[in-house]
Amino acid sequence: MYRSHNCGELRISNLEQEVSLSGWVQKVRDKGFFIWIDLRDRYGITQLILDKERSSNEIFNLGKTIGREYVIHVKGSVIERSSKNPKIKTGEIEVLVSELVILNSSKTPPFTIEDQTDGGEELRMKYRYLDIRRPTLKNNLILRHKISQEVRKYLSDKMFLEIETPYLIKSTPEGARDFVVPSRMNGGEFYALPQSPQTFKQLLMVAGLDKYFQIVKCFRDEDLRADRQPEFTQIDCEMSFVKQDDVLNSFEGLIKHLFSSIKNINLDKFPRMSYDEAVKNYGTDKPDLRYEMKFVELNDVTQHKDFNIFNSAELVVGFVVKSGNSFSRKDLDKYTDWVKRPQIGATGLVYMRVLDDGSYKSSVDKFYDESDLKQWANISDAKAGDILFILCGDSENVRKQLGSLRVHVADNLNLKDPEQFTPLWVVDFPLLEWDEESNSYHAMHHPFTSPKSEHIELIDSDPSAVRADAYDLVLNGNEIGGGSIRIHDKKIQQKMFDCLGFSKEEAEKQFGFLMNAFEYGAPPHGGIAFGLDRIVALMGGQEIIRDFIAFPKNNSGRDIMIDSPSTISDEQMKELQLKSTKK
RNA sequence: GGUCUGGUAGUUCAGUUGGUUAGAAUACAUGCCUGUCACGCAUGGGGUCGCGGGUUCGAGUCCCGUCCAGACCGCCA
Repeated sequence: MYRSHNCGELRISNLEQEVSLSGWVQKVRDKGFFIWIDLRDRYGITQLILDKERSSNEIFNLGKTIGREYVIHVKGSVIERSSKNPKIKTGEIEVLVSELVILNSSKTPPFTIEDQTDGGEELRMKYRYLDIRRPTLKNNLILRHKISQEVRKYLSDKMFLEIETPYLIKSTPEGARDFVVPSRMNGGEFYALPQSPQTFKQLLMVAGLDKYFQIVKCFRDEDLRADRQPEFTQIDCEMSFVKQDDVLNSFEGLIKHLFSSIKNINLDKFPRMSYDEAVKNYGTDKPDLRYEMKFVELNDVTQHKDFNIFNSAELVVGFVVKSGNSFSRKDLDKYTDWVKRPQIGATGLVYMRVLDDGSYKSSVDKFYDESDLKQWANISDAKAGDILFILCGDSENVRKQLGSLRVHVADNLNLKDPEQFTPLWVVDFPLLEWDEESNSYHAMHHPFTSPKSEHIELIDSDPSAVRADAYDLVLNGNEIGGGSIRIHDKKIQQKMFDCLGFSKEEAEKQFGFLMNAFEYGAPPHGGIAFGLDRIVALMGGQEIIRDFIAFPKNNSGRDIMIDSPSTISDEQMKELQLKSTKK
């Protein structure tokens, strides 16, 4: 028997018991007369003690040979510590070792296995199994487990069935790039890994299963970000006989349940905001509502004053930073440089300080007098001590730029409290968006999204005005879920494909199976998919999802622990009928 | 595809205007230590300054190229 207890279990109530423990050596403190060993496993740390008086020479000397991360097994008796450690749960007791077996030695690990590790990102990735021994990573994975369990519990109770869908499916041109898998049995042909189980869950609705969910891996061959991995996990859901409100209410319930059961936080009813409103007021379709800085449009009060930059701009827009007058000249220069970086692309930043005495000072005093600035202050509700930041340009770009600046300012001012959770439904997304490159319309969500019934006529006359029954759930400025009511009518689906520039033949070839299914009694249906990685990360107080995934990929899509992707042998290539591009 | 930042001891980092033998902390090793728990004290070993080229009397430091890592833009239906 390797252990009678785990390393987080023993208490003062276990005094004088003979126990056996196994685990990893966190630390050896050799005091000469005493040797203390912190023994660690998933459950905690228990202090072992050897000393010259009570331990045999043999065991004492063996104890001296033990290093960090050795795996050992001990037997001994639980004794009370004469100096206790209130910081750990087992801190009142220690185990006086009577038997000691080294089950496995360990090289000295390349970084410390502690919360505040000295290891850098890359090193920790390479030795991921050591990184996961750290409490931080371990707890992240435990949190993920709990969330998954609660999702399953909640949705099962609501009659959702968890059903698996295939990973080897068909490549489609819409959307993200597919990861593809060559088929040996069908030479020259490829499977694609799913970007989402979208069509399958819709078919399950046609099949009459009514409510489906799946915690499922999805794959997208696009560049990575802190919150984006090439393979990621979705909580994928679909329901029949629902309208948008039904879906929103159902899954608001799920998210509330997660927060109450796991974090003991009771969230209020989630506010809803239209896409147009979000973009107009915050310059993004995923506004972070933990802080204000709502946009104010200033065209009416900035024109015809010889300031040609504003006069010639389609939109002059700004936001107020409370107490922003404390920004130094240097701070403002930094913000100006920041918005001028090519990633943002603004030409400059105009500001207006409201001084403590209520007077105004702006970077454009040459063109605007006190009464102009007073108007700006009135319209933007800037008070003494505040600062108003203003950008101008064409509407779409300038809103985006100002939206980025808003987030950047919030970052600098520490307005993003990771323990504050501000969810938001963004609704009424456009059905289509114009793509300059291909000179055609693209589905903003995906081509199965239902236009709002009152907008169906507009599809032919004014496609960009059509709004869809599509929605995102935004949490603290992160998109954590998105979905829509689907088209269940073959004619409308056909119309969508027409609009997206699919020929009848292409549509038939790509999605014929779905359209055929729609001819056999498809119920009205809709659903949503949540990014599990993002939800877990946010609930863990982070925005970087990597530390909430056991074995993630790095910035360039590589797993540096197993060193993938990698080349395959010529034999494999031949078998798959692939030609080598190696020189 | 692009922009920016970084790469120096096992690890995390410092390294001034280009100038003597490249430092600190930590980790590691050895010794001492009868209550440690970030133990303490002493001693010691440890470097292809990412790689290649260039400028120079002289390069960790400047220039060019390249590789790697991270953040971001494009991209992510």
